[in-house]
Amino acid sequence: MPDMGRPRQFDEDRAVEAACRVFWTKGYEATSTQDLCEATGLGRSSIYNTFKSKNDLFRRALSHYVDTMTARQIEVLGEEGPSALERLESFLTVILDGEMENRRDGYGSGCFTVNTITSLAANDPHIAAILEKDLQRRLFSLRTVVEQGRRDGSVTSDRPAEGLAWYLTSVISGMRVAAQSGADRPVLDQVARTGLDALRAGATV
Amino acid sequence: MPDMGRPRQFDEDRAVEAACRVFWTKGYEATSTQDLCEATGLGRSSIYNTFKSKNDLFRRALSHYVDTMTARQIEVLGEEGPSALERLESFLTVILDGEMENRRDGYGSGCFTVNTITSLAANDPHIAAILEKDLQRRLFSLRTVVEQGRRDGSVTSDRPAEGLAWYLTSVISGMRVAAQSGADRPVLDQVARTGLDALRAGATV
DNA sequence: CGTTTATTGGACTGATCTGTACAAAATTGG
DNA sequence: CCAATTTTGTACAGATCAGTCCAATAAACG
Repeated sequence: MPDMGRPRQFDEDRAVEAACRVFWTKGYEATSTQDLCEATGLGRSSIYNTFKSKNDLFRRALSHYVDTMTARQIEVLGEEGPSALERLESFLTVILDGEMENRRDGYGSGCFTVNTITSLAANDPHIAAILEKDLQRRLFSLRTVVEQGRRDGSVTSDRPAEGLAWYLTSVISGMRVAAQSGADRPVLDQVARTGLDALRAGATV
Repeated sequence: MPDMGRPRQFDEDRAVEAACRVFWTKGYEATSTQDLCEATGLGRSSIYNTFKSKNDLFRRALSHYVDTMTARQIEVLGEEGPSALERLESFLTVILDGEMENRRDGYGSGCFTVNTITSLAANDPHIAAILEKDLQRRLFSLRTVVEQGRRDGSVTSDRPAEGLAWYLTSVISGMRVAAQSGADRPVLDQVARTGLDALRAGATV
């Protein structure tokens, strides 16, 4: 007999999204259960009844973030028509657009993924696992595009595709850190374009 | 009449160093005053007598970190003999050596600077100021080396030196994030070498 | 040696933290 | 309408938080 008892007065996914925003801007430690209640509009009981703990809700929020963000970003890598390098350019543009949009409303909280890597990943295996899975997904997409670029001639660097994929993820993380350090859009565009130069360069060392 | 009253039983600089280690590995929010007492060996009174607050001690610790680390790293950029690009290569090697050494003892806490940028800089102007000053110092050194490389022929990219300096700081931050994501030394070496490829590439976009 | 000045340890404060207990409320199935 | 079942609001619990107070201690100066 399902559908028994008092029904929920809130949408679980919307609660996760609201929690995500708070964790994103304030960080895990600095976010109190009180903050989560206010952001989601739920009472303590509802939060602890729906999610086991603050840590559990954080994992839900982080998973939501990486899934939606990564999907949105790597989507452009699979487009038909442009060369692999052009798709990588679009990819970086999508990321920077998101970064600036995020900066516009509410002042920059940076990238939730990077923030979490640098503050929690070392001490929380569950969280590390979420991030690791997302990283592999991103690396796979990037490695695939690099290999395609090698075939269509837009990527001329002769470094291993795996290394170039790691390089690209590093450049992206680095741009996000630079963005939080105050780098404005023109600077970030320069960084992105310079980053792609390496894919056209011949490796000499 | 100076030198009055009971003398200190500890070295202030050593206390700052010990506090730095704790803040570095645990993060600001997760570090309690109790942790600081245990790490420094001081009592609460001594800490609050010497440093105004937890936040103040953190700023001292962060300043200590950026001063020593940045000095050590940019030192190699001023060496005589090798080309600018070779000095940049040494620079990246120094950074990666530090990263791996840090990983060996105590398990990787990443880079204290990057950790702080991604967790505190947006909400604490004092801390942001410390990081901003260090960033300018690094950017200046890198821009100088890039300009030297342009003259000695080791840097052939025709992108603006300022943009290349930002690019290099971004690559470094990105490598540190990658390191915390589990990238091992060979991968990080690949990223570093690929990063330098961009300085030899001609800009086409 | 006594006064002065500074440090030190430990107890203490009030606030805040995550998580729980429990009864009232709301809905379904019979 | 009456159980059964789930959610919800509120009060509460125990721990921990940053920071303060104060008496004991230890040195320098006269």
